[in-house]
Amino acid sequence: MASVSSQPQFRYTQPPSKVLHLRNLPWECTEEELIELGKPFGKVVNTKCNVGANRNQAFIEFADLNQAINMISYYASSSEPAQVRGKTVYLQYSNRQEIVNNKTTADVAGNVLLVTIEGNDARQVSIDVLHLVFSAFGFVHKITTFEKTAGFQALVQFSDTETASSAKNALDGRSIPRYLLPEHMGPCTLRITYSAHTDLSVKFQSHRSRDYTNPYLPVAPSAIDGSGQLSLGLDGKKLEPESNVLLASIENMQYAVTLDVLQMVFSAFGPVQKIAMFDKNGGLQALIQYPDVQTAVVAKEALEGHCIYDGGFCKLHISYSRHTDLSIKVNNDRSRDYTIPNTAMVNPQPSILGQQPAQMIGPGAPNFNATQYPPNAEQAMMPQHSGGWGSAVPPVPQSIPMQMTSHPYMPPATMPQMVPGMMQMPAHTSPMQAGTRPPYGPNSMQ
DNA sequence: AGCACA
Repeated sequence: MASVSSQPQFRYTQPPSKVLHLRNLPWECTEEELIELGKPFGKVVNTKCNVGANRNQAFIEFADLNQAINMISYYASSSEPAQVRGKTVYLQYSNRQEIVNNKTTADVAGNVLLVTIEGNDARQVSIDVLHLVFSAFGFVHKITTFEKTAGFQALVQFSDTETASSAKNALDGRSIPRYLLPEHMGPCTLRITYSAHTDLSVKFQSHRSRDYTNPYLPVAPSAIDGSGQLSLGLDGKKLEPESNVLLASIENMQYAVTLDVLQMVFSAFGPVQKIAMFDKNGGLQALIQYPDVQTAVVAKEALEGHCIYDGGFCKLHISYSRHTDLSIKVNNDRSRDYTIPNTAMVNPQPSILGQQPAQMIGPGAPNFNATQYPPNAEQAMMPQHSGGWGSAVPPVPQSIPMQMTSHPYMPPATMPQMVPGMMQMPAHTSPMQAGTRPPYGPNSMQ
């Protein structure tokens, strides 16, 4: 009795419908082409293209059944088959009576992309990484991120539909390059559709939303840390004044970070005058004082986002302090004034490394007291450049996350220099793009 | 070349 539903769908004779099913369409047949095809026979009230696994099928819905019959009848007896772009198109009545209006915003191209980040660690993808990835295709105006039932999502606004389309075509279904993500993170795949938005409303610069067209937008209170420091980077537009004193906060502090470790790490860029460590919001922070702003700038640029220990442990986040001269009242295991050697004797040998450049101490350095440190402390970050390298490195916008956590330190030659290149100069204008473009680069889309 | 899952 239920034989109707079990019949093959391609019966020789289909019951008439004002919806026609089309197949063998050319690639990416447009709605306009379908309307052109059906227009001589009646009023096309709806279409749906890119149907089926091969996206080469479509539906045309006429206002009236007779119009659909007109079209089928005409081509049934015509010597010329129905064609789109010279390709023969096969028509029949659809087995449905109307097109379900599936024409959501996802089908309409626009300048704003809706990006869903898939993966167990999707939430850890920073807005800076997203900015970096999408900047390869053109200037990114704004980004907002949010969590919905669909997961972690972002809206990415480009200036025009063409740029957004090239980004969508290149990135949809692809994963964020591994080198942009901390090692411990699993793959993060991007699913991209068009958004109905044309201009996002970004009220604050924050870790959730950015307006790259307006550096003077107020910074959200949430983006200012407990010390009143701006922890937010704004794509090269510095909102926090540079200072000779750095505020370092240490994230994922699996291992103890001692005063000596900090002194060692920060001394690589110049003499460290004073260090003060303190607990803040359940984490460890430290103020590190250099004699001059330039040294601090270099140290900050080099160390921001890096981990002291391999495996993503003790990740440094560095901002400029408003202090210019720390007041160290007592030398102990939490604070020290290295400029007053006579009184810096709470620990007679405050640092094995002393004031020597850190690169003098390599892996397996004989004097390295490994017992105080995790087993892989030999691999502790050893910046190999002292203060001078700042001029040799292109200025890096603050928002660039150097999430090279799998490598406590990588010399510049092995660093993905494309990262700053992409940031500052979108790939289509960047002289640095040769050989440094990501595999999904926009070149093949133009 | 044979019916849409948002």
